[in-house]
Amino acid sequence: MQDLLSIFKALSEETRLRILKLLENGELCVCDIVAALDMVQPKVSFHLNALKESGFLKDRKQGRWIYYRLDDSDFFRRFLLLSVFERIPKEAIAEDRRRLDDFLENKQTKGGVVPIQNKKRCCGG
Amino acid sequence: MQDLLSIFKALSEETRLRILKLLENGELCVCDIVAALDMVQPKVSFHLNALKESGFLKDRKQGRWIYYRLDDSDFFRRFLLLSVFERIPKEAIAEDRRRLDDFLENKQTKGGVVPIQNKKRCCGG
DNA sequence: TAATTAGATAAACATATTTTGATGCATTAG
DNA sequence: CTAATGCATCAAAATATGTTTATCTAATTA
Repeated sequence: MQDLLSIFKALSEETRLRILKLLENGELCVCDIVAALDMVQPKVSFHLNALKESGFLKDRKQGRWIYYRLDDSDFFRRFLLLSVFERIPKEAIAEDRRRLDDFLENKQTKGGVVPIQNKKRCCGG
Repeated sequence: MQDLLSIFKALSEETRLRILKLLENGELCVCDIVAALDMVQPKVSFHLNALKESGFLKDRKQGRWIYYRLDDSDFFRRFLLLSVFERIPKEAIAEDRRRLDDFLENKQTKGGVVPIQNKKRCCGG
């Protein structure tokens, strides 16, 4: 019963659904998600941890980044995720997507003609 | 998104899962559920209302009783209910069941040789 | 009609969850 | 080696949820 409860609790928070929806297209590091959601990092980490603890996410460390991705090892959770994705319309997270794309694009530019004020940006410079 | 959230919120509380599981076998009035869960009535009403608001339950009034039953009009919710029932083992709510059966049995005895101290019992005497 | 009963609801209280701000620890870049 | 970066974690504050106690209404029965 506790396992079931933790599954539903994980899915009963808007920020967490937005994170899951962002990860629908593939793994992202914490700073990507922070940029996409436009939230402070500890807040995002808190929700990432909740999703991980309840078996919806896996993570992997690479260099100084930690990448999170959907954990599809459990059938029921996978089904729930599909249901969630299906029921969250694209428009609902259009802003998140846009901020993410902006951010990822800047990442590309690393080492290029990055203006000084960008040299301090995470994942960039 | 809010609709989806309210669905998962409804399912992320133990008392509510117990109520749903009790209703798996058919409708019950509030006092039945109060007896089964051995909780105070306003608490049970609070959770019944949450389940109703999120589309998992329907109610109907009959005399001075209000009967609650599962609302199977929505496919997704119905699927979730099946998943929940499947994942909550019988033993997990054995006590609830026992108290319910005791209570329903006493109801039968209404008007019979009910001892004086039972005449005030709800649904009974 | 008066007393009883089923159940909703509201206010006060208690607990749980989320958010923030600060700090610490790796890892990497300079 | 020293700075900076990415991220976890912790304590405090803020918010949301659940619980209790008291009260109210409608229906019912004596």
